[in-house]
Amino acid sequence: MKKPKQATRADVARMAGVSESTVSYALTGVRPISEDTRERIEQAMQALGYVPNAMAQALASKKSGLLALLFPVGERGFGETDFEYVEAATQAAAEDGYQLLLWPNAVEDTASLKKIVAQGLVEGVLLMEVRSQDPRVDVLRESGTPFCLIGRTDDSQDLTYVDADFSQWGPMAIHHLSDLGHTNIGVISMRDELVEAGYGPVVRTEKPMIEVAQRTGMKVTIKHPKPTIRAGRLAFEELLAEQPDITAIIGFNEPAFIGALEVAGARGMSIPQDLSVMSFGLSEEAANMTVPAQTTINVDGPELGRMAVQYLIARLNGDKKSVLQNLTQPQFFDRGSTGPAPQLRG
Amino acid sequence: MKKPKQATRADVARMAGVSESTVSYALTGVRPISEDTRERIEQAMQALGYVPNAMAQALASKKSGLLALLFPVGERGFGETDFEYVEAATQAAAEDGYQLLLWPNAVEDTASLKKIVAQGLVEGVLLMEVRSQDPRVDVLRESGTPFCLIGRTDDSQDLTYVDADFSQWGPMAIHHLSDLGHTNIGVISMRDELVEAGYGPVVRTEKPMIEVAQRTGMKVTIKHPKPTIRAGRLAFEELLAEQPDITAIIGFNEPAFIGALEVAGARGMSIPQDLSVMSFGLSEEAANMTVPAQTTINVDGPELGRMAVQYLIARLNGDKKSVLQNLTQPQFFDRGSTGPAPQLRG
DNA sequence: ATAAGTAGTCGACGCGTGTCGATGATTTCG
DNA sequence: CGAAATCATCGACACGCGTCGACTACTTAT
Repeated sequence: MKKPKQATRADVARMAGVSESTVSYALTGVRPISEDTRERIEQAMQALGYVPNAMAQALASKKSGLLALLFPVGERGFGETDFEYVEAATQAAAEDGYQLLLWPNAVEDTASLKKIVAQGLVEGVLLMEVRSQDPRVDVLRESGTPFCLIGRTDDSQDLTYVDADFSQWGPMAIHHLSDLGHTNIGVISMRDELVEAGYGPVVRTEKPMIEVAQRTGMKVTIKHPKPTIRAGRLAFEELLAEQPDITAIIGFNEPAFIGALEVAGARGMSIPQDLSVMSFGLSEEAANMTVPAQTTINVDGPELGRMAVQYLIARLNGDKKSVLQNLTQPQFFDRGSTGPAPQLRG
Repeated sequence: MKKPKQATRADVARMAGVSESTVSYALTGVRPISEDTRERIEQAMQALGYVPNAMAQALASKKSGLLALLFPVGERGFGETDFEYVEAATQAAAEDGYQLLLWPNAVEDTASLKKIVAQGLVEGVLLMEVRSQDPRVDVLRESGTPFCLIGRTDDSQDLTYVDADFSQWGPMAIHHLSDLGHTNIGVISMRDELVEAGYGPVVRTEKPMIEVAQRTGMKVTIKHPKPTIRAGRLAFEELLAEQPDITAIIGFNEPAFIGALEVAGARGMSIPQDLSVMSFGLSEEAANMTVPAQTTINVDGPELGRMAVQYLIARLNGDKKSVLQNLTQPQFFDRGSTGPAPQLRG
């Protein structure tokens, strides 16, 4: 209804009896202003409810205070974990005076991406769900737009990125289970196709896990079922057939792992007495949803999001030289779904 | 590194041999342009990779193409369901040429809200997690900024909003269970404080549920435990003590309901043979996480998000007259966790 | 005492658009 | 056939702010 015309710099200047530029300098502090006039200006601003117009500021200064968060659409959909760091990123940005712009975009749609950066609306870009070979990276590179990856490409030595340090997950899990006396464990990992496609999280997790297992004389059998409950059941049954002495399993494939747990339940295996159970990358919410709650190894989502924003802002502020890359440490939550290996009990 | 200076309208005009305004009109179509010159202009734009500068456009036209999504911080945290409609809203906005700006904000922080709208960056605002008495609504009203609520205030006859039609949830559930022969059911609902505070989703769900139950001669006992597993256990145990003949329970409090299910499991009650189980407002992901998967009644999140954006954009386009309000229909997913009441089985 | 700053202020211009009024060149209509 | 409307285009200005150069009144160094 009402449109209380927003006061402008000119209004403030008039009321304070100074020139417009003086108002600007009072606001930015770029040039000194006498205590006297500064006070008059501030009173005027107060009285008029003056707030600088964001768009005019952006146009004149070339700084919009906006960051684009490119998130994939049509892919595997946003998980809870994903949103966890989006929320943290938003807040981190807000603390530095930036706002996050959600931009849904297919990875292949480089045309829209070009348009986005050409528009000059956003100062920098955050990229989610980065692929080993990501066409968006090239576009951003050419355009000269500062950006930060959440994830990594194969060739990212000179890029700014944050990623989970998957290389620690496997060893961490192995050591935990090893300490409990387990020597033969199974893994319900992600589907085959992802492994073959070189999907970072799987590859970077499994390789060090296998190496550590060998060094510690542990038997590890990995299955790669599709992400369905049904596939998970079959996978676990196969696992039990191949390795009847398995005393612990690790999940890295939510739906499939649920199937595995169902089978365990059906066979009367109680957790953690007969079978130790833990998962990779399961959110707290999801981990508490299963009965019993699951011990997990996770990325610290909020930390990841925060870092990504901070790195990007550092780039915006002209930090062109230093390498900004971070692998965030895993979080280990013991929720009691793992226990001593059966043969050691009693 | 490289800063391929973005071409401006002036560059295009020069290359095409026309005036700047002609370029503008060729772009907007506000005034007629001859086929001949239009072609020259388009070639020039193509050659220069011209894209209009978003900030300059915004300044001149007073239309930024940006919508703010205010989401609460420090409250009960973003659930998965919440994000479901954020994603849908983002896409719906993108389809109409708008972008969504994530703005974290405490409900009480009206000062920042005032600043946000005064800045003139965003054309409209979406409000999440609306309270019965929401101070933000007053701020937006006074400022004259178009906005749309996701949820409702007590006094929202003349407001633009979308909300889940909670009034249907209870009756829907009652009928479903009634058809299966249940006559005595329990509900693990949200915590007491929320009920007392008049939190919409609880109040609007419970009242019609109770009414329908009375009409159909059904016994319904509602508990309001805190959102913890422990509280949920106690609540269900109380429920069983008070009403030993309960044959079905409904959950509307995720953590607590997990506790209830644990108790059921511990007592050897199998689902759905001994006990029928279903939940309100549980996401598909969460519903499939429990064993067995749960039958649910939900809001259609994506639909909700889409509607909210569409309503807001309708307001922006000058639709001041019509009432834009929508209660989105619930979705019923039968995942087999409910079955015939025990006494009726053969 | 004179040169060389420094604090404090003003006016003018630029950022890249949208848009209004004016001007010829055509076309339409009575 | 002259008046009125339409087409196609140009120039000028506004949007609200950042910032540079210039100018005055002092202060400090030499």
